[in-house]
Amino acid sequence: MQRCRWPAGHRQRARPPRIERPMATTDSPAHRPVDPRASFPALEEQVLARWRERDIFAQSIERRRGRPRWGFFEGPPTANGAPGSHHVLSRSFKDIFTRYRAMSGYLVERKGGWDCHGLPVELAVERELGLSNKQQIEEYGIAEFNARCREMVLSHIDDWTRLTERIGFWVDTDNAYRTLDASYVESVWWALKTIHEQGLLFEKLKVVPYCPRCGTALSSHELGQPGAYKDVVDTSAYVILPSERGKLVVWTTTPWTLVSNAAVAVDPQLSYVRTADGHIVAQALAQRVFGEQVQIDEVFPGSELVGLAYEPPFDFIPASAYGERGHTVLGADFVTAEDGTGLVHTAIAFGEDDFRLGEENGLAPINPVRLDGTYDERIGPYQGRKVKECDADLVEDLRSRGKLLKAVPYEHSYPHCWRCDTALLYYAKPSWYIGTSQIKDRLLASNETVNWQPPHVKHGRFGKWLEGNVDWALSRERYWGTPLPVWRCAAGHQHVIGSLAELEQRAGVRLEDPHRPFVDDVTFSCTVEGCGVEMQRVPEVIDVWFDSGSMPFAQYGSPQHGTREFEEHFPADYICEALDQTRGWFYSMLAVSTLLFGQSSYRNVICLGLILDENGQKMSKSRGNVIAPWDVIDQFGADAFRWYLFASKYPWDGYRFSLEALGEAVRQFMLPLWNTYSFYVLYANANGIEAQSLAAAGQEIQLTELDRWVRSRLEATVAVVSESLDAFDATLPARAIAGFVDDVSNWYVRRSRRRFWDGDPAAFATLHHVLVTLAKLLAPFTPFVADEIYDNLDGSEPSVHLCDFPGAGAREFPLEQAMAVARQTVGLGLAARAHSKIKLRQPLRAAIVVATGGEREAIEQLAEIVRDELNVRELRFVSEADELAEVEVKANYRTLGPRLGKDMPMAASAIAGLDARSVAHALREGRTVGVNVAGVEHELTADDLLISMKPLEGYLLEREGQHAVALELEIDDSLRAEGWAREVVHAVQAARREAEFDISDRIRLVLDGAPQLLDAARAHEAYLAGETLALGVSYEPLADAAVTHSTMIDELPLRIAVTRA
RNA sequence: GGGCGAUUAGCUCAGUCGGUUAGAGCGCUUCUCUGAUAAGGAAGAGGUCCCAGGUUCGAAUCCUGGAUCGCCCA
Repeated sequence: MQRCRWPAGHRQRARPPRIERPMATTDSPAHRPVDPRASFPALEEQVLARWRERDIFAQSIERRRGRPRWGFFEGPPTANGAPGSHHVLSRSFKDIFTRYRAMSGYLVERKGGWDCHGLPVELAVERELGLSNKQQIEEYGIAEFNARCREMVLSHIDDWTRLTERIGFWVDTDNAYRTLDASYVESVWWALKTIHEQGLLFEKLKVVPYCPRCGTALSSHELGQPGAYKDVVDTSAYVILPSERGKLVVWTTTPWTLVSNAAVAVDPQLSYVRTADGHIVAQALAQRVFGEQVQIDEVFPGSELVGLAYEPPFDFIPASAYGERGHTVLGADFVTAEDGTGLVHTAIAFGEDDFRLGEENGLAPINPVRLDGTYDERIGPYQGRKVKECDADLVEDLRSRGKLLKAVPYEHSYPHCWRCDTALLYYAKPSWYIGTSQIKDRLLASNETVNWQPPHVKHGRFGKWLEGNVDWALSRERYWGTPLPVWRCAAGHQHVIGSLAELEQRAGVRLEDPHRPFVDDVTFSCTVEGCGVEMQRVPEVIDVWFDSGSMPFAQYGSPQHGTREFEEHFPADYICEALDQTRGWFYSMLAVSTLLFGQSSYRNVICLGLILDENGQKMSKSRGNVIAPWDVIDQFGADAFRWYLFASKYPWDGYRFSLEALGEAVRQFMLPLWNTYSFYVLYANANGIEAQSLAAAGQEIQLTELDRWVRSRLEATVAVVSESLDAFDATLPARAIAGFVDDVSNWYVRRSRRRFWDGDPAAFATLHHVLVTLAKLLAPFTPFVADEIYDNLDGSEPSVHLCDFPGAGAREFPLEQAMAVARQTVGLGLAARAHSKIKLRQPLRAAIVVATGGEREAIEQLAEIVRDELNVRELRFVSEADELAEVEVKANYRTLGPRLGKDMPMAASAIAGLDARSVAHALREGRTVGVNVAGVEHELTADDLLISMKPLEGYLLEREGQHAVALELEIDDSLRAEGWAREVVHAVQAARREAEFDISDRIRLVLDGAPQLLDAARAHEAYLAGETLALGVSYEPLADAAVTHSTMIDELPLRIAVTRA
């Protein structure tokens, strides 16, 4: 086959990539032609079609049947909104490790899942229906409302599955679990019954953050939602409470709770004072409250105040209602002198500390606030008003009665309902709890078994959260959720139902849909012997986090169904979500499994950071800085998106995300990779090289050092990639691959071009092997382009994703080392050339390399490459370097520092004062060097000293560390002629380009101009003709009209005429 | 107020066990090379390694305190 040569700029253009396999006839090329300017998004769509057609994902699982499992659990997204770029982040990281493990020989089933319940869904439906409170929902009808919720939550599943497929996240969405399914709910019931049987499910009165608009308490997880805490300005009041001992001054930031003031808390250990005008506050705060001029009458410990009765701020509720100690001073451990007055207003129903103090002192938790957030009839004039809106009036009321010392605006961060933005009330009400605080030690023990990425989360954020564990507030007084399966009779007996079958057995009703309102209608007679009163379900549904935390068993409906599947898949080897799940899913997964099975449900977890915009701002609709995933995918493709996420940085600290950053990922990595691949295909096709013939030729091929080098580098890359992915690190291997692709593209291929033109089988076999192995390495990272390359170059499996992940083979360390030295030498030589201002096209007689020992051998071994890169005829070596450079000797701090300690600076200067040349000489002969430091003689070996070179004045030499390259700049006639010949070739190629000849056109060439140039051309005519595809070259005067191209070379004119032969 | 993390070139990020002159990519300037490339190579400019103490012969790295940013909690 004719060798394929053409001048620059005449590449074959834009043939769209075809996905259909060509028929394997002898006439058709071995590989589909590759468009060097392929559109990645379009290519990916074609690869996706191929995956669908060949059912690759299913095959990738089926082929591993019988192999050890590697388990992955999908944290279910709530599909009631469109997925964003941060979901691409988590789904890319979920995918890469599962794909890798599947290729590594494990059975990696990946069941998808959807989180369906919860307040966000209800709120979206409320908005849609124009409802704004629970009463309206109940009037509308719970059955219809929940039916709307069911539609709403399923409405975006298509968006999700489409994006999931498009970004190459292989997860089984066809058999995804849904938390709304009856079998799922039933599993959750089983879990709750089991927890109940352990005595850890109970109802208790507790102060909870309560949303009066939604009519429900919020869990601590919900308080952790973004935007829950907001800085607000409230009125803080210093209130005077007269007593026999003086006027107690209490401070509160929630004046609306003063109506049910029950007691005042003090620290018995703390010092308090009475001022000249009879106010009592903590000593440490007196000046802050009253100013620096305050006069103190008396100082006494807080314990003296304990038991003191005082006049309450309001008399709506009498002291007796609270009990014996109502409206008295109590000692407490939570009082500080940090802010306020050191006397703490206590309203039992409206604060956690208050409530606990009330319990300790036998005070009744009187709560005059209704569930809708308004005062009840006990608070006469304020009855029916929303409590927070009464702050100002209450303060005025106090002022008018002389009970207000002062009121000042107070800015603090206050929790709000994460969905409806209403300020929450801390409010005592009965709720259902799981007693997780009782199993704290077991939670901590479970956490010890988990490998966290990044590691600091384990004992940092997550570990600390577990140590401060409080009981899980489970119940929600809402509609669209897993119903709490607790039935109760009028006598107060309780029964927890653990399955639909049990319910059917008790009540004789088979529920198809276990949701409200249907489940509310099911009653049965009390299970307690001798009671027999009708039992009714309590009205609450449960926290959605319990749903998702139950997924390890509930996704299979275990234990009612699918128990075997559950046991096979539990626990997961790997889960991955964003950092905001520490107190969400990461916790619920750990807590539910520890409660039920005494262990964590996951062994390894990656905790991802947030995606910020390019300015480090959080992406949000209101800021208008959201980058939608489809914009990225349509412009750059999913591979580029994934590559950016894996390679640009470690994922846990978050991303500064922009389209420009994506473009860089494409330019830096995707294009060089693609170009290398398209280069291979172009020349393999042109030379009729096929994979089969390469394989057949296998043993006979004579590999060059460059071939062996790139293969060794490949093995090094394979090793790094598999070790890192085993350790849940995607970033390091991505960077290793990028470095390798750069080596292949910009060193191996560049250095080997001639061999590819000439059809050298060793070069083709090597690049083929490199590209196919690279495709396998890249399969978990960029699954589309990897599969395209594999399919076109190898294709012995239907997809690269069905291949085994490459295992690391033998490396040639000395050769890698030698090449590194040679490349460094080339770099130095090119720098010297740049300084010399002599163009690279001009050959020089020699480069003089300063190197000794192994380095010299390395460069000699690869001298051909170095000579060619530097365009010099000869490489000469100087080991002494004396005529080129001055040697310098320096102390090696790393070896000497530990030995010499504080004498190190003296030693360093003593060493610098040695005669460098003789030291270098001695070390070369293997002798040691003595040096006297502070009167002590030290013997220094070659390891203790660093020899480097300093260029002498007047030499053109580049150096780095221990070697250097100098150029012989004198250009004789022969060199000059060769340089000119190369310039002429360059000019003729330009002429061909201007004449718009086809790349393979043969030409006749006429040259005219300076005799020196023409002589040079004649002297190198065979070279000139070969390079430019000239069948004949003549030298004659050219008329202006005949000239194709004219130029000046070293200020000498050259005129060129080219015609098709 | 507490916890966790971050802070290195104009930008995005590396920086191993504490060790000589702190690196890469992008961007900028200049030069160069281009029979795959949107590329490659060389040079230049660009640094208070957030600040202040401390430990050490030696600190971007370890310790203490502080600042700023982010997240989480209260």
